[in-house]
Formats: sequence, structure tokens, C-alpha cells
Amino acid sequence: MRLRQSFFARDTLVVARALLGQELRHGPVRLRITETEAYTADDSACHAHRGRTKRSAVMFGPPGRAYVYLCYGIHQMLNIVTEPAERAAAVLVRACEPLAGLDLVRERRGGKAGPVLLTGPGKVGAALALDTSWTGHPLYAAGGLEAHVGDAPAAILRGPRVGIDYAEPADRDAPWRFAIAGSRWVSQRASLRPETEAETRAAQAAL
DNA sequence: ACAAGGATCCTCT
DNA sequence: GAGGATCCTTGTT
Repeated sequence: MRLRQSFFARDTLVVARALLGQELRHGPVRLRITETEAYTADDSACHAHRGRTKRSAVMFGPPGRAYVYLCYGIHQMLNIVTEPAERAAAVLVRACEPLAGLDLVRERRGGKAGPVLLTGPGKVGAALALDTSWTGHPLYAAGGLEAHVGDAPAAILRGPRVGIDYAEPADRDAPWRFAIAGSRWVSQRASLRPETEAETRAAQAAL
């Protein structure tokens, strides 16, 4: 069952947390999302923070579409646009667990095996064979790259986002990275800590 | 038209 | 832990 567009229309932190456990499918490859980061409309780390540009325009559009960003000239990083149009925000998919199509994933990842295969946003983009031309593709519709309902995680980790030293201190420190507790398929686990009970309650109330 | 730098990854040591 | 790869986007001349 595919996720509906309304899934992505909600608050970006809610979507980032709710995406844990959901599936990404592209052809024979099926991945379970294990780690995400939220980038919000009023966030100095977000690519849309300095207003609409050619690159960030998709984030100002409707939710549930892909924003694939080329980083360091090499890495294709998958984001999913969130919140209603005009509120420019997105969730970065940082890591996944393979569910199907492992042979193809390994081929696309240079024959590697184990967590190194999929723990990092550039690795996820490579495993799904994405590039910037996928920007704008709706993940809630049939065809190409799709987002499907998966198994919800039992417990969740949180921590600061990775690689945003350029952001303002408050944004740099915000615990807007989410991961599945106990999963091997999570990057940079040292800076993550268990979600507090208050955070869990708040998150469930927001659903 | 130009220069700077990046939401990373890999290969060393 | 350090450094290079690699090229697009952006803001500035």
C-alpha cells in the first residue's frame, strides 16, 4: 500500500519521524527507511532558507515529491518534500535497510556488503539509482520511485543533524535527526540518544 | 563570467 | 583522523 500525499503534508518533524520503517521501492529494489533528517521552512540549514531558487523551487511546491540534491559533485541525496505548498521544507533520507533487490543494490554500490551498503544519504541515492532528474517525481503515485507503508519501529533515537556546520547554532544543535533504535542500518550512531518519553508522547499526539 | 563551497564517501594511516 | 574526488548551485563582479 502506497503512502498517500496527505502523509507528507504534515509538520516536517512529524513526517521525518513517521517515515522511519516505511518503504522505498524502485523496480526490484525495496528499502526500509532507518534514518531521516528534517529540514524546515524556518531553518538556516535548509536549502530553501534563502528563498526560492532554481534548485530549491520544488520544496515550495506540493508535498510528497522527490527533491534530489547533488552534493560534492558526486552524491545524489534523496529528500521528500513536506508540508503544504509555499512552506518550503523536506525530509532527507539518510539510511535504509535492504528488503529486496539486494543483488542490484550491491552492484550499484561497488559490490560492498553489510551496513556500509546503505548507511549514508549518498549511498541511498546510489542504491536507488537516483539523480537530480528525479526531482519533482511524486512518491505517492504509481510508477518509478514509490513510498509504501512498512513496519513501524518499536523505539526511536534522536540527535543533531549531520554536516550542517554552516547553520546557526540553534539549528545546528536541534535534535532533528531520527533513527530506528537497535538497527545496524543507521549512520553515525554515536551522536544519537533514545527518544524521551515526553518526545514519544508529543509525537503520538501529533499523529 | 567567476569563485567558493557543499545535508558525502572512500581510501588510506 | 585526514585528505582528495568532483561538479553543480549560488552569489557576486
